[in-house]
This record gives sequence, structure tokens and C-alpha cells, in this order.
Amino acid sequence: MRGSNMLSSSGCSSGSNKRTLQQDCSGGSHAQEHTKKKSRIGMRTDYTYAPYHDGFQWRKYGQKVIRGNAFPRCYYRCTYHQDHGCSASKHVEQHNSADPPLFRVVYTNDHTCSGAAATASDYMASSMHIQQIADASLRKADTEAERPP
DNA sequence: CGATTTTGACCCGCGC
DNA sequence: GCGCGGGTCAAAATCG
Repeated sequence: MRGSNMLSSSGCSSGSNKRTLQQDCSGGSHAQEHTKKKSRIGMRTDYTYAPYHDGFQWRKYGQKVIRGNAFPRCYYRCTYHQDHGCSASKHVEQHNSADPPLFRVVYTNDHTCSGAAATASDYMASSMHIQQIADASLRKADTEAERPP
């Protein structure tokens, strides 16, 4: 992450009872709500206005615009996925375009990496990730509206 | 220099 | 059988 502030990590836990508060506090947290036959376990859906620190470093590996959503979805994976074989992955997508945009963060799999040794900057961490997406959306519209060559 | 991000293209699965 | 959508990887570019 170059032009951002990827704070350190915190609260590394590959267990299950970690951010229960967030789920409860965030509001909507549907585990595997997929009506399909796919049994995607280890999936948590959180809603947040500013992506607090999960306690891990994420490396963005893709961005795609989903049909039905006017916002791009970002795909993140644990930075240690290759180093420690951490299968944890995270998907972040904007949920609305309100003033305080709401973002849906979907966590898949658990962290198996042991790299989260940093301190604890849970909240004051970084809204950069999401902000970036929102900014990208705005910037795009702005750039387009501003002036193409 | 290293690390990370960005964009495009490719692939696969499912639906009809 | 074909098409569409979603998901992932790769390479290149950039910043600290």
C-alpha cells in the first residue's frame, strides 16, 4: 500500500469468537445466508462505515463491479497467504452512496497466519481502504464529469 | 529496492 | 449448448 496508511495489526485470532461485538454492533451479520446449495462456511458479513482493523494486513488482489451494485467490490487476501498459507480472505463493497457511505465487509475463512503481532489499533486504524473505494467512485464520476482530454 | 497497488484478461460455474 | 457473472491471477506501475 503506497499512498495509504496501513496501520499495524491487532487481535489475531483464528478462532471464532473474536469480533462478536462488531457483528452485533455493526448490525446486519448474516453468516452463510446464501440460499444456494453452496455451503460456504467460515463466512462473516459485517457492515461498517470505516473499516476498523481486523488485526491483519490485507493485500488487494482484484476489484470487480458486481451487477446489481453500482459500486465496485474489492477483493483482499491476507498478506501472509503465501508466506504462512493464511486462507483468510476479505471482500469489501460499498453498500450505499449516502453521505456516510456504508460498506459491507465479508470475511471468509480464518486467519492461520501468526504475523499479527503488532499492537492494538482496532478502531483508530484506517478508513483508508473503504475511503479509497468511495473516493474512487467519486473520483471516477468527478474525473469523467470534469474533463476528458 | 521492496512492497503494494492497479488494470486487464482468463477461467470456471451455474442458469436457462 | 451457450451465455453471463463472478472470482482469481498476472504483469506493470508507483510510492515509501
